[in-house]
Amino acid sequence: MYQKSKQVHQTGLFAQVRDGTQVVLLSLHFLFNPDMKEVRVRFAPSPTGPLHIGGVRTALYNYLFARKHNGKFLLRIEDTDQARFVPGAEDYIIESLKWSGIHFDEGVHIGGPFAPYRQSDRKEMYHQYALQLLNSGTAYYAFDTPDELEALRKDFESRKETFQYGPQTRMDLRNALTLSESDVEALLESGEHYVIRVKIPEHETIVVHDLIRGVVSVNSHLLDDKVLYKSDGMPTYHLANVVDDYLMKISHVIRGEEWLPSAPLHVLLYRYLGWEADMPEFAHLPLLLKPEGNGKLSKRDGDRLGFPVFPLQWTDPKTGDLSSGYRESGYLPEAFINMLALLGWNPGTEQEILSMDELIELFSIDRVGKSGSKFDPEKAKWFNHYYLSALPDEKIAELLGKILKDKGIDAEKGLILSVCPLIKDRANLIPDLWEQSWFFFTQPGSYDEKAVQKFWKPDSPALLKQIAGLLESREDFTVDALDNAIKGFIHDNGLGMGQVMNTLRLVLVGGSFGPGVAAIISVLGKKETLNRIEKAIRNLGA
RNA sequence: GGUCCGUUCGUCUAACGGUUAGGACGCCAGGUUUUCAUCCUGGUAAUAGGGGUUCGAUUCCCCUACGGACUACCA
Repeated sequence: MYQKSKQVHQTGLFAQVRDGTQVVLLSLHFLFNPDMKEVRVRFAPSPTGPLHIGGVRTALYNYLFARKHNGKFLLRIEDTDQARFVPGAEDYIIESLKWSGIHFDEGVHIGGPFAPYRQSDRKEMYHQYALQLLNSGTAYYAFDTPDELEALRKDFESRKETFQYGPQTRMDLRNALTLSESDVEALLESGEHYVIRVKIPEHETIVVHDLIRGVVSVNSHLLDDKVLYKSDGMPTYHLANVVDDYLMKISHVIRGEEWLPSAPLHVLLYRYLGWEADMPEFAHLPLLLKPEGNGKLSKRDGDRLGFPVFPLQWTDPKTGDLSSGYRESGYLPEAFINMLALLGWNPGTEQEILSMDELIELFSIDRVGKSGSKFDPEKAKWFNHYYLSALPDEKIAELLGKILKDKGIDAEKGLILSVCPLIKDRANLIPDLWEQSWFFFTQPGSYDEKAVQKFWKPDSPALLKQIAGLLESREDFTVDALDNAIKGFIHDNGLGMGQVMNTLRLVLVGGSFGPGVAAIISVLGKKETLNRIEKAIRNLGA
């Protein structure tokens, strides 16, 4: 019955798109549908550590979707697990997204009409909904201790079975379903630890509509009686998530695929709470996978494979371990975002370079792929190279200027600016700017052995003296003029182009690398060039 | 193990029943060049396997294989 198409998802219409005409009609319906809810989406990380790039991508897709539909995007912190709380993680998440250019309309850091946006600050709100479920008989108290359950699991495992707290087992356990009413009351009053579990129906097909995967249905007897309310007085993710999404009027839940298996439970909770009519639409994003081997991308992959998995550098507060970040490694946020956006989504054209504005304009959930993407560090570098070389010289100068400052080098702005056009095509990451230009700011301390062997000949000093004389008498130090002068000299004296240029290059930069010789001389200027020639003759000798 | 989700060049992906299966990264070759890069041109390389449905399947269905996620009083 159900036809997977964007129009169906967005309008709730059941229709089959067969030709262009119908697509247009449906689109018009979409535009003028008065029942269309305001788009409100959220990014809801838990502060258990640094956000990795998969998380950033989830936030990005939410952001793009919100902007595209003139909706709202909010940041909610899901910190219902006190044991896993990591100090600094929340700030890290906020700073990471800010650096990435992903901005919120509401959230824990900026407030908003549905504040508070941190679940630990909303603790009291969840209890009443747990009670509501209790009263309607769709949830029940359970008194089994963690140890008892652990023992049961082990026991089942030894028989090669899996223990599930659910329809098959709950009547054998210590809960409000098996205990008498007075016993339950007594236990509650005695302060006995308890949890509240959802009472999963025995045989019911639960259907989840997913914007990316279509219809996903599962039989409820495979679900278990998940804990909704923990003995520490905190809700679990499942309850808190559903309650908050409802209260915050979330229209679309766009989250990682790891949530797909529990989506039926969430649908059930919306139903039991009487909110099914306002249930958000779901879109479960495919995961980001390791570049090599199998499995989803994890923290350790980055350092093992030599690329960052985090947007920003992170120091573990407990172990002191440092994990590298895209920002500190020298990526531009625009390149980082462009690269991430294309991991699991594409605009349907062959355009690959996309600004945030273009991404917003072009983004659409139904162009999100179904399968996981292996992350490719090489392509990330390529994106950065592209963005770096497209930057105006003034921007490059700012980046290089900062590096110089950090190194304690006090260079004139004019010098920095004249270096930029020579190096920006040669860098992949920001630190490469220095690798490609250091010799403009400091004299080579040594000469590359291979280059010396190849280009330093007995007659080199004499040759260089001649060139020095030539330069000494010149006023015009523009690149073209220098180029003509040197080439003329080579030609007039019947010399080899490579031999002369490379020798010159050797004495100027200390090896076989760098931009054109004339360009180097032009930037260094007469005094410094002559100085380096003299120094080389002195050091390398005859 | 069970459940769910997935499977097009090495990688990211396009092709919504009819294409010489397209693009990008990488790699290789050639060109430009005074070096190293950049850049330009070209090349390499894919529909997991098997059954259906159909005049025709990358595309729809089934099975197998493989991969992934989930299976906590974690999110």
